[in-house]
Amino acid sequence: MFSKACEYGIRAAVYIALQSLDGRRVSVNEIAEEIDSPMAFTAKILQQLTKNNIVDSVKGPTGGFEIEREAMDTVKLSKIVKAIDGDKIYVGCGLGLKECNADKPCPLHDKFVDVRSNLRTMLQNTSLYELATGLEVGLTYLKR
Amino acid sequence: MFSKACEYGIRAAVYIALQSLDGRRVSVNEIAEEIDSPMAFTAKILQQLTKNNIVDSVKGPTGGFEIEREAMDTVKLSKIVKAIDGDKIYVGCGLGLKECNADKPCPLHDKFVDVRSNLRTMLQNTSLYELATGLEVGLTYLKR
DNA sequence: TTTAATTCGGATAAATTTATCCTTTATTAA
DNA sequence: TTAATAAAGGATAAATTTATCCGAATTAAA
Repeated sequence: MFSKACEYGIRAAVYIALQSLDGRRVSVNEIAEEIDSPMAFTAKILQQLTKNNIVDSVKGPTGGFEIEREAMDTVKLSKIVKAIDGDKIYVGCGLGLKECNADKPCPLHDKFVDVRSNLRTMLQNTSLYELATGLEVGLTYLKR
Repeated sequence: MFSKACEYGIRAAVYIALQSLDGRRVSVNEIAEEIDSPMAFTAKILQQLTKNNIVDSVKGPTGGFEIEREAMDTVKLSKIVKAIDGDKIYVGCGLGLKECNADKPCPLHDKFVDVRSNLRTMLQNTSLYELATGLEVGLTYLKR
């Protein structure tokens, strides 16, 4: 469904949000450890998230990643997925056809549109805050 | 969503079904041309479909691929997807966690279960016959 | 002002997926 | 029985994704 990079990206963002709720800024090192992801690769993905203004980064000692409380509400999963995997999950044809649309639909088009709009709606309506607070309260888990 | 291999596999199966409705057996060559896919790669995928009893193959002159009328009903998309991509699309965690389940859910678990069961239901309820007849009647298209 | 901690950015490597090529096997028809 | 046709199977190559490494830039604190 999502690429590995995107999975790590979402997990990282959620973890950063969780820690930011406590006013803690976190390093790549800590993030990778806590979300159980490869460190250097995670660093690359965090660069993308930073460039896309999904998280904030600060260099130097005491530096690291954080997310402002407000951004936790405005940043939806859709933004993260788009930043990392692009929009193919929203736009493309389920069977990989270039010229598939309502006018000239592939055999799966209509059924696929349903499933995908379901997914899109879910991603567009799910904020980082929502995910982070689930973790905070102990309802959900991130590691392994 | 699906791998390229799986996209080609579905398209190939639908095309074979369509031609089998006319009593025509088709070669890899024709299939690849008609569904606009790389020939040799498509041949590999057809081997998988054959091994999984999704299509029938016949060697030698006048040989090729075909699907029995009955199989067009019993073969659902889910079977093709499972044969090529495995069951990760049904089973795995959206965030790639190994130990994610209802007991110890990842932050996205519940929302993801919804989307995915939607997809699973769709794949389990969609037969090759349904897809092939859409094409036959000119409601849908397969190429490009 | 130096040192150390941290992100950033480029280069490269490993793994996986996608794709091609070629030989073998089966089978039909001449 | 032979020649031709088509799938099967193995080896390999190309492309993409995943992952690592290392030096540069930034910055806080000693």
